[in-house]
Amino acid sequence: MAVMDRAVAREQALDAAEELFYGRGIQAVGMDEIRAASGVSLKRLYQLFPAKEQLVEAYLERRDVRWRGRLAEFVRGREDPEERILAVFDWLEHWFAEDGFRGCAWINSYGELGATSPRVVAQVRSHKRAFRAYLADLIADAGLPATLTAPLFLLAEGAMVTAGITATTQPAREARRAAAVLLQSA
Amino acid sequence: MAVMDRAVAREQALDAAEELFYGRGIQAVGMDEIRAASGVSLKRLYQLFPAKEQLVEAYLERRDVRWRGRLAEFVRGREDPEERILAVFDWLEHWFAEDGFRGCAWINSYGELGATSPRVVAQVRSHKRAFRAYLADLIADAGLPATLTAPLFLLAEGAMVTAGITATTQPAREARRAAAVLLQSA
DNA sequence: CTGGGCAGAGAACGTGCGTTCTCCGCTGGG
DNA sequence: CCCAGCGGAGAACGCACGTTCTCTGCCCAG
Repeated sequence: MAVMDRAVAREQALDAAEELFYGRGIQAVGMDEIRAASGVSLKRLYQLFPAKEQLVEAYLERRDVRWRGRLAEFVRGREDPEERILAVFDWLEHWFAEDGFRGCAWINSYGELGATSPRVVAQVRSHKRAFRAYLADLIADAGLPATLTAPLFLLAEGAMVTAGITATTQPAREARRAAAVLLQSA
Repeated sequence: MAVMDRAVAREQALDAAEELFYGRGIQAVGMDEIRAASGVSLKRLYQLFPAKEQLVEAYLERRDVRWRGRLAEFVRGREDPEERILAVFDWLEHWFAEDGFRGCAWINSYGELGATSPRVVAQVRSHKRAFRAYLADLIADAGLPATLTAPLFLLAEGAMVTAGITATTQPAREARRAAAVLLQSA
């Protein structure tokens, strides 16, 4: 681990943080464990992130970009604008089926730190706002009324939470079916 | 605090635990704080609950009974079976508007301890299963198809999560409207 | 009145962890 | 070849907290 570029160390730290924080919870993972998993020394870790809370913030921020990127990429594969909306739920199903899926990272973080960390709350709100805005765009692109945004968003959120708690993929299909009904009746 | 009946001490401990755990998170509250808030000595606390995890379990269990009781009581006030289903969402709105509302206690607990405490996970699953079953009963009583259960449940879960994160009551109304549309098209 | 045991207060213990510090080796410029 | 400084390893520090222990006083059976 000789000369390690600052940016590289940052990525490695965030890789380890993401895997551990998401998989086991934030408070359950110590900084030393992140050092061990990432190969980035404690000194360096604290140079990059002056406190654990900021590592958490960076973890959520980077995961947000990637998560929405993966979703958008999947959705782009569909042609029909209405199909694209439903594709969001198809993607949820893929996500729920992934190894190590343990619910929505932001909802979980909110449950864990919502009462004590304003920085975490800000990340969670910003992520959910972005996801909702993305849904709104898909709906607008399909020429559908904006009033569809809220129900589809709530269905997606409900599916994430329920998939996490029950450890099943079913909620994605249930939400998709309900979304299709709502699209019909619009 | 002279002679304190075991059952009374238990209730006082659970009262304090509920207020503190729900309001600030479970890991953020120490046993000593529960002692201070409840007036139940540490010794007694550990007689009643051999470990913190079991106090948490009891907190979730008692809250489940009360939460579903309050919901059912509210819903019983409506005559029409379909109105009763929508009343669930009206009740959610009341709940979201309460002082100190901070999202769904079970979703939050899952986010905080889902990865480390099987007892907590069991409580969360059992609560969500009971809530879903209650919805299913309302739907059956209205002579509506059982396939409505899943979407209404997901809407309610999405509303709880979103109301918690955004600290607004709006999601209850949005979910209600969507539920009404789904009832129409059934 | 007396003594034994229960209960509370709070100290004590052990551990885990966020954060900082110390020490040492390596590297690269003179 | 020499030395200044950066970086890593990991010890150290301080604190918080779950859990247990000790001490003291009170209540009540005899």
